[in-house]
Amino acid sequence: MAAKDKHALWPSEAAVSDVVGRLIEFWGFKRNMGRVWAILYLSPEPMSADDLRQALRLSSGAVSMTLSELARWGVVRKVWVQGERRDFFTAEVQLWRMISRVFNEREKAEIGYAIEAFDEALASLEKLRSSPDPKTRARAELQHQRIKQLADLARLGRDLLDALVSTAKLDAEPLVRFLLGASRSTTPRAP
Amino acid sequence: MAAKDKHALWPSEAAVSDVVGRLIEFWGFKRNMGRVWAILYLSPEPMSADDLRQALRLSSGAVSMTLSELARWGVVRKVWVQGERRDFFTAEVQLWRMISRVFNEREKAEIGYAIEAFDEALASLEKLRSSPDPKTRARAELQHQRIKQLADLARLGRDLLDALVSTAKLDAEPLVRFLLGASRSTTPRAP
DNA sequence: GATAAGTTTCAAAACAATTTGAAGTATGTG
DNA sequence: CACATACTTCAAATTGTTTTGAAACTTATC
Repeated sequence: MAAKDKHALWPSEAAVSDVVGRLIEFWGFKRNMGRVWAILYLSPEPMSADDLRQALRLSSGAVSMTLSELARWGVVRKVWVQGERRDFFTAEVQLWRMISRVFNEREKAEIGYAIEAFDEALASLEKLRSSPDPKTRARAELQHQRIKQLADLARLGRDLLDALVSTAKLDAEPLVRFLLGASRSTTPRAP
Repeated sequence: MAAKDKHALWPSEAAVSDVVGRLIEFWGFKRNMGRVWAILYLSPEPMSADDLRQALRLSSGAVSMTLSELARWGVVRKVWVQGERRDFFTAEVQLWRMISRVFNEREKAEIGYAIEAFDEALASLEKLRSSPDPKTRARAELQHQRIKQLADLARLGRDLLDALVSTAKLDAEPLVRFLLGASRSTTPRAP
């Protein structure tokens, strides 16, 4: 007979879960992941699957799947609540930790795969660079040069992610702010 | 009677267009945009819509739509070819220019919208922060604090994008490399 | 170990995005 | 101007993704 807290969402909760949902979807995750995370993030106490189901009007299946996906990303945690039988959940509140985890697992994998592919493409061009046919040779030369650009860019991206991630373990904000300061002296900007 | 160049794609072309397609899709665009751009990027001469249709086995409609979308993003350009009736296309080859354009138009819009929404949510909490009910007050306080975090993060992201974009007009690589150098001295990394 | 509360799974349904191809439009050519 | 070529549009079809809800499963409790 616990308080069957109908508690309609506050405007702030509705708005934030909506916006985070969109942002996260834009980012390549499912919208519900963002919505669920946001609700947990704004909740003073841990919430049960059923609380979430009511708050967001999702099916129980959807809640279950969303929560386990969020758990796999380490952005939501199961917590033990005193004398309660069902599971309760809380959101990771260290924003940078979350972000760096995603960067590290998802973006880096994607980039890594691309780098490999570019390198293989470069290798496959090697033979053609000394083709007898001058047309072929020229084409191979151009492609080599361009693919190299792509590969270099990909590596640059990887290094940037690495730098963020390795800092963000605690909190990257100071680093980023510092970088921005540094960049300003390199390239002046409008106010 | 122009050379009806059947020209099957080279392995390098196939591989790169595939990988760029995936990357771009991951990034939130349509896969074909990446594939088409990549083919153009690797082509020594401008290509016609029909060349692309053959190279990638797309329908004429798909090619047309993809090209116009790419053109809207400014990453593909129509070029005038001497004595040819149909349109020819080339890829933007300045990678940083492309990227900064996308950052500037797409990511910044998205972030801007989120920032607005967070700020509105904060405003809507103001009344509740002085509610007579202590429970309500505490909840409002917590949410205020958390949403502030989100808003700050969003602003940080926006500033970072700004810095990149305003530099990248020419070529951001030096800036990024510089930043990486700077970060290394702030936070030592494994080799 | 029977029951009940809670959770997970998964096939089917709903929904969303992309692609096709044929009809329509525009433009240059004889 | 009539024709042919190139390009665009768009409704329908295809393909892909997300959500549902009911059945299967787990686990705590009596």
